[in-house]
Amino acid sequence: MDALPSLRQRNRDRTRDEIEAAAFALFAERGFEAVTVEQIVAAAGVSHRTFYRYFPTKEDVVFGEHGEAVTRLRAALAATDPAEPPLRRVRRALLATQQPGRRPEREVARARLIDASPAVRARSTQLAEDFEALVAEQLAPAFGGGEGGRARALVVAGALFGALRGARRAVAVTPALPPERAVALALDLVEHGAVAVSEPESAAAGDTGAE
Amino acid sequence: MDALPSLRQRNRDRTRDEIEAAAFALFAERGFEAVTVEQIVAAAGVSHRTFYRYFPTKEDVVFGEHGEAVTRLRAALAATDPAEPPLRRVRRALLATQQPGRRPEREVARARLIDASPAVRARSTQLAEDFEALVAEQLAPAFGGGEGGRARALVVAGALFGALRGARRAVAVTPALPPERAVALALDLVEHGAVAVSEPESAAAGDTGAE
DNA sequence: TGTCAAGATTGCGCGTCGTGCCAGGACAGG
DNA sequence: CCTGTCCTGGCACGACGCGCAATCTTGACA
Repeated sequence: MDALPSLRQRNRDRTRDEIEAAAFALFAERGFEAVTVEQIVAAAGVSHRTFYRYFPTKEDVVFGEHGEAVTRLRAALAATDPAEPPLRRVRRALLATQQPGRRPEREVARARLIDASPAVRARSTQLAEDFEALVAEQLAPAFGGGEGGRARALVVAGALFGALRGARRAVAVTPALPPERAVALALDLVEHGAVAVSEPESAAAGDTGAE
Repeated sequence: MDALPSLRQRNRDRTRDEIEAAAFALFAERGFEAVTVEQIVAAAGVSHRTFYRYFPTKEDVVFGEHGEAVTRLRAALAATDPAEPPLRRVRRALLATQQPGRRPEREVARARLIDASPAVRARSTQLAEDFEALVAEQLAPAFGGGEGGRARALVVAGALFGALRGARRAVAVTPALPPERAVALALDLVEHGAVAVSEPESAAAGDTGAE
């Protein structure tokens, strides 16, 4: 599939990565808002115009290939067992896609940037709308289909990603909280309601243990 | 309290309202993105610079006095009965604050703009972070307090406002769905989990069967 | 009523983001 | 080697948002 990266493609990938690397380095030392696109391209050795050919906005350089991520989630959803309850399928697909992350240092830097910059955060939720739409589409038939099912699916998908945003925030504020625990909390909440997370360990522990 | 509007203040209010009115009119006929600040201020008869003294960004003209809204929610939360379950108190406070709306025509226009423009939507969720923080603060002790309670409260608050965003979207897509019904759906979901909204009318009865 | 400080409006200029356009250089295939 | 295609670079432009200083309006006090 990716057997022949075709020099041209390799150059593209290299340029893109150089821009990203330069940007992350600058963001790390000065913060997102204090870095201009001009400075990024100077550090990366490309032109102002080239930057925008690879990234639609300055914020987008923080998030890797978004289109690819959407495709991965779609594939992961399609690969789940139709016999399982729908929310469980969504949970599995989410865990499967966000799992690997081939560039751990950028992952944590990304989380830090999202937490620190409102603009980056705004773009993050904007991009998340695509995931939300995918999940809602997947969930609609499970809630009876038709207009009503679609409406309920939209609400559930919104709650799910809202809970995940809250979980990210919780991790940022609570160093002792492991990210997987926070994500599990968010998923449990949407499945079983606030009561499921109101008790510290009992119910939630059994639930996540089965996973 | 507001007995003496003090001519100066009245002038301020009038100017502000003229800008808002001009903006909403232009947005209605051309859409948010196609209208420039320059055109708004020309229609309102004020200068470019004055606009930004009233509204931090172009998006903010869509949302009335945000600071006031935050204050209202804070007051509404404080006014709820401490004996009631915490999420019920939050529900009451939310319903109480978003209820009146002294400018119905702008309310529906606002909803339309949020639905149509990604930038406005992004600003909307950005402003909602303030409400979210308020709710999380209120909820934290109910989830055990301390770091753990605060973390769980953040997740629940995130889910709540995510569900409300989903509800707004559902209303936009489903003309037959009354807004109050959608909001109730969102609140029920966060309280009782997805099972609570999986069946059209019945309350949360059997939890494993439907899933 | 006259004067004066505080507040409001305005114009000017600037930095930054993001885009359209077009010329020039690198790559793929004959 | 030649030719079409892709990529890059440079230029100019519109729009957003802010800092600053000058001007005008309001309110308070003598």
